Amino acid sequence: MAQIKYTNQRVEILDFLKGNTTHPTVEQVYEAVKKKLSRISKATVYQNMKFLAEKGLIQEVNIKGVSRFEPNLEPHHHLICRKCGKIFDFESKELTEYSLRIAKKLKGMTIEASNTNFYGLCKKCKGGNKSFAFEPQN
Amino acid sequence: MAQIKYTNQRVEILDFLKGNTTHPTVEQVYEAVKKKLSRISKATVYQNMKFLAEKGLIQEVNIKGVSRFEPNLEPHHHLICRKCGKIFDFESKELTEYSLRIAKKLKGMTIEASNTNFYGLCKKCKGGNKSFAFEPQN
DNA sequence: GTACGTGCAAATGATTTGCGTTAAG
DNA sequence: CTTAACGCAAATCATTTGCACGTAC
Repeated sequence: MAQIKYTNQRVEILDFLKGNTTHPTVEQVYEAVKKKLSRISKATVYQNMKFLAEKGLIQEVNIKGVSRFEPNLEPHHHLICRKCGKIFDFESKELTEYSLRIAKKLKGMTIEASNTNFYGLCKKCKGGNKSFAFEPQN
Repeated sequence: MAQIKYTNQRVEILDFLKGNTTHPTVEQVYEAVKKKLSRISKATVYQNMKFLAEKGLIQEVNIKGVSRFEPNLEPHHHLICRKCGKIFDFESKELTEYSLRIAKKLKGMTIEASNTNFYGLCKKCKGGNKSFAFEPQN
């Protein structure tokens, strides 16, 4: 059960995602993996991202209607600009542990992971007020 | 500034969303509002959902590539099935307050809201093991 | 009165699907 | 071997856009 067939395509996708913190889209994963497996199809990448996310090997984050993925390694949190949709990682073991402690109290649930999203306006979208906003990158 | 023009369309959309905890899609909002304003266009609903979310009057949650919306009232958290994408609300003032306290420590950011997503498998997707999963609804 | 919002239809972009072929276990 | 995965092209679905007309302030 829970068998996973490690095809070349899946191995390369996981390899590319490993340690990657840029939240790549399917398009970006496709472009990267194509360098190793030139004949890979974009549909295969789509199918595998979905498959791997369902298996819990990677995490899906949806930003402004586009799926992005990250390896399911160290738990972390996101700062998301509600206007431009830029996303920034930040770590807080404190918060992660606190959340999981709360999750344990929830009856009848299988919780595998948690993450907290913080919403606001990034520096660029906020406009003038420099001292209170976070900065979008890339 | 930050003027919001309260057109009939926007009023009806906000009215439908008020107190609604079902995380409706644009399609669902459109169907509901059409009962009041039969001539409303789906494009108008799309435009307004985007507009209202940017203004911070509603919150967008993206699940499995589809945008869903909820009124931006009481802060709460989500339980999301990584397989079927079903989403369940749950409240924890404790967690919300804790998160916001952490957010205050972050320099140079304007944080307006936060929410924590818990990921796992719901009862249906987990299959046999009844005692450990949460139940999808709707 | 004027800028902004609306409705419609067409365009776009992301994601999925059908199907004959290929490869993992 | 046999079933699941692949590659490709076509299909689908969510969301956006251009434009002429209407309306909130």
